[in-house]
Amino acid sequence: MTDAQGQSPRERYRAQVREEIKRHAWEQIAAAGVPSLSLNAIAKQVGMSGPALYRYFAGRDELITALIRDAYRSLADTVRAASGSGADLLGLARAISEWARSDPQRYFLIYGTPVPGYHAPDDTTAISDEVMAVLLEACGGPEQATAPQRALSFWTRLHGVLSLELAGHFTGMKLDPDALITDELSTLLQR
Amino acid sequence: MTDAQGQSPRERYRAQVREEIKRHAWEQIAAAGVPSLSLNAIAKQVGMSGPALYRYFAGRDELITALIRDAYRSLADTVRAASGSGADLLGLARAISEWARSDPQRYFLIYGTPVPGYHAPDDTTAISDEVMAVLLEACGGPEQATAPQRALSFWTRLHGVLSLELAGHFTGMKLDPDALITDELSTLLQR
DNA sequence: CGCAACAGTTAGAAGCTATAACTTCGAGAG
DNA sequence: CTCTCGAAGTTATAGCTTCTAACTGTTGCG
Repeated sequence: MTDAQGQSPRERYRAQVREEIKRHAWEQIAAAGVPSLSLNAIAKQVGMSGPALYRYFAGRDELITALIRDAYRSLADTVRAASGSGADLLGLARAISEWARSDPQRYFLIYGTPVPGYHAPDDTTAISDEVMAVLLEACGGPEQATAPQRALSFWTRLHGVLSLELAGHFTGMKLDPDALITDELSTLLQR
Repeated sequence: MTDAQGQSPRERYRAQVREEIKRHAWEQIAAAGVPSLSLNAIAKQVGMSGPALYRYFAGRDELITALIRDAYRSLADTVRAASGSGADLLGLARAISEWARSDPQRYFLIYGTPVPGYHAPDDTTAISDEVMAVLLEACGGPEQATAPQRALSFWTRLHGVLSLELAGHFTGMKLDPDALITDELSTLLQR
């Protein structure tokens, strides 16, 4: 998942424990959302007691920030992989949808309710730009003047459907989310 | 804000205190989001100490549920008022946008990150249906066969732009959100 | 008027984040 | 190979949080 170059045994072990902590954190978030993520519970799960966890993350906020970073990274990799295998805009939409549906809380960690005070680190916004670059490329590349508008529209429309679906606002409406997405993007797809 | 019919003095006082509690709760939410909403802090602000607040709300969850209900009610009133003064779809979009921007956290309390376990009470979903009914009406009324699709598209596209804007995902892109909304809805407006 | 219901109090349990002080262990320098 | 220093873990504790229990005072209705 992370870089595993030449490291001292200590650094190696440290990276492993950090990954294990994040793994359990994701499980908790998927189960009950970010608010109920408990450092104490995680520590117990990895077999250490309480404050030991602070050797690996400075606090709750830093752990969550690391998770946000990983989420962005995962999304960027997914989008890049889809683009790499020759997917068009609809293919990208399907890839993103699948990624979001596989772990809704991970999607909402990026695109959900913002915390008023919080400001994402620069590197995460850089990864976000990476995603936008792929979208721009899929919209006809830089030579097409309307590409930015189309990419932006793609982004907002996909997010509109996806976030409402994942939040459960369509339950009881008996409609096919995938069909809704292709429908919403249909005007973008005919270039 | 709430019904103030013939009530006993006790009920009257009780309703006043409940409203004051909710007022302070909204202030806290607007300032730092739902996660940092503290019953203790609210109790101190209204001048009572701690557990007294449980006379008015069974717990944190019930208070938040009451806030969600009020948020839905406020949105429905806003939409209904706009519709009542002869606003078209674009007018409705502007009214909703203004409502959302006036208190982003209130918007996200309805349309933001869902809590995995939580299920909204039936009456809140009823208010949500009320909003959808107004949207349906504005989309040409029940006689128009495409009205449901158009209303759904209106909803998802507006939410797509609005939620990303309010979450700050457009910062540094120097684009006009209002123009973006009218642009996204342009295909819906020509009927 | 009397009394029951209600509003408020303090005390305390259980949980959380986070810090401080301490012990134990292991890896690299000499 | 040994010594030593730093990293990793521990317990104790402070200060929050939600929420329950038990108790006191007040108020308004029959």
